[in-house]
Amino acid sequence: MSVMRAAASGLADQAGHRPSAARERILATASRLFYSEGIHAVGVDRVIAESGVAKATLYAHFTSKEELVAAYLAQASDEWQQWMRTSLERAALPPGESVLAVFDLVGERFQAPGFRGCPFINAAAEFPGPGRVTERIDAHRTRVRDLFAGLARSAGAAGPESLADTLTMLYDGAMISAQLDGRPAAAQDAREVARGLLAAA
Amino acid sequence: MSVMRAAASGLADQAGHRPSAARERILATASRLFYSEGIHAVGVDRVIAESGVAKATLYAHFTSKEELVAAYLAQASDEWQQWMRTSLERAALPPGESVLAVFDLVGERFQAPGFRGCPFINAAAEFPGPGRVTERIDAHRTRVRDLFAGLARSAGAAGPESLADTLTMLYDGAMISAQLDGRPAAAQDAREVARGLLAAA
DNA sequence: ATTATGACAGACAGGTCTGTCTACAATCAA
DNA sequence: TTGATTGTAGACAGACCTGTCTGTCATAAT
Repeated sequence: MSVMRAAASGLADQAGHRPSAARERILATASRLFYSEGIHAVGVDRVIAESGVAKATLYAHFTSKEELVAAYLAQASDEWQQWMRTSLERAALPPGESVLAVFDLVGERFQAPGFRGCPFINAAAEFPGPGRVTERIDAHRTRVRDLFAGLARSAGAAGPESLADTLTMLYDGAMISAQLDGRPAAAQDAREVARGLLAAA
Repeated sequence: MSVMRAAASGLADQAGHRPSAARERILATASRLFYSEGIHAVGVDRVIAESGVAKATLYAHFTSKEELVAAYLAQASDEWQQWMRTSLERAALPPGESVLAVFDLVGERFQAPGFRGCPFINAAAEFPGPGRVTERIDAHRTRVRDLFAGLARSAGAAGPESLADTLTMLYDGAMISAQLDGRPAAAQDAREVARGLLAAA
């Protein structure tokens, strides 16, 4: 059975889906559209059309639109974590500097064309209730906070847990300012405030 | 003509609409639904039904749904400004304390039942492009920033303009944390950071 | 008394939404 | 060859979307 082969050879992704060109095209198209135009504003017909896939194929891979949205967020979170970790590792900075480097890294993204804020904050605005989407948002929030907590701990800061909350808050605030005010420099502002907090801790 | 009378007697609102029970019911219902469930998730039929109004009446007062959304945001911004100003005036604090009081005030809102973040941040997530909605968002952002800039200037802080940007960023970050992490204490965290910034300036 | 206004109820059009279904083609393994 | 898998194409259902329209009624100014 090919599923077993795929799993045995490590080709399945973490959710157990084996790689499929159609699935990846759907997810890539959905990610682009959901992020740039909003989720409720984009119908599945649009995703179908722009990914060149049959409707039945989409519903074979994702049981509902909400599931597709959850997959979009899961992928975005994975990519964020991958990018953050490898970037920080490659820089090989002392722990205190790594905290600040996070703000430099997101600052670059603020200037990228098509930047429209945080996918998770945006999704939260559209999906109030509990559900798959909210689960993915919560999971990502935990990842961000854990990243800061780990870096703060490595830096030997006093009260790394509470500091992580504050750093996450700065991170969010910078994102909002970059998105709503078109002010990518918010990343540097946040970085400066973070520097002060680290020095005090 | 009654419109002239209404205008002459000062009964017209700032957009030139004269007070109308139906209009107010529509706007109140739309505000409640848009804020709590998201904008694209609520159709005009729903607003009609729950405000007990005829569809023709809604479209007599608002040319389109987008216009209704813009009116919702305009009203939310007006109420925010009114509430902020009167609260700060009533407290009659020294300027430096007033800046911090802003965070105390929003902190109270974070705990209010039904709190679901900032209406403007949420709306921005759903309305990417330029348009009436984005205009109202920008206008409100300016109000928030101007409030901080004015208070910072009164407090005699160095670089009140740049400080206003940073304070707005903290304000946004606290709102996001309260909404997404269910952490109303973010207001106090932001307040503490703001206190440090003011002391340094 | 007449006219104007505002609001009511609700049908209607034309489109889009999500999700299901049937039928057919291509690939590949047994 | 045969059968399983995966994908494509597109019709279809039923609900909901925004926005328009007709017609009725109550109120109130002229």
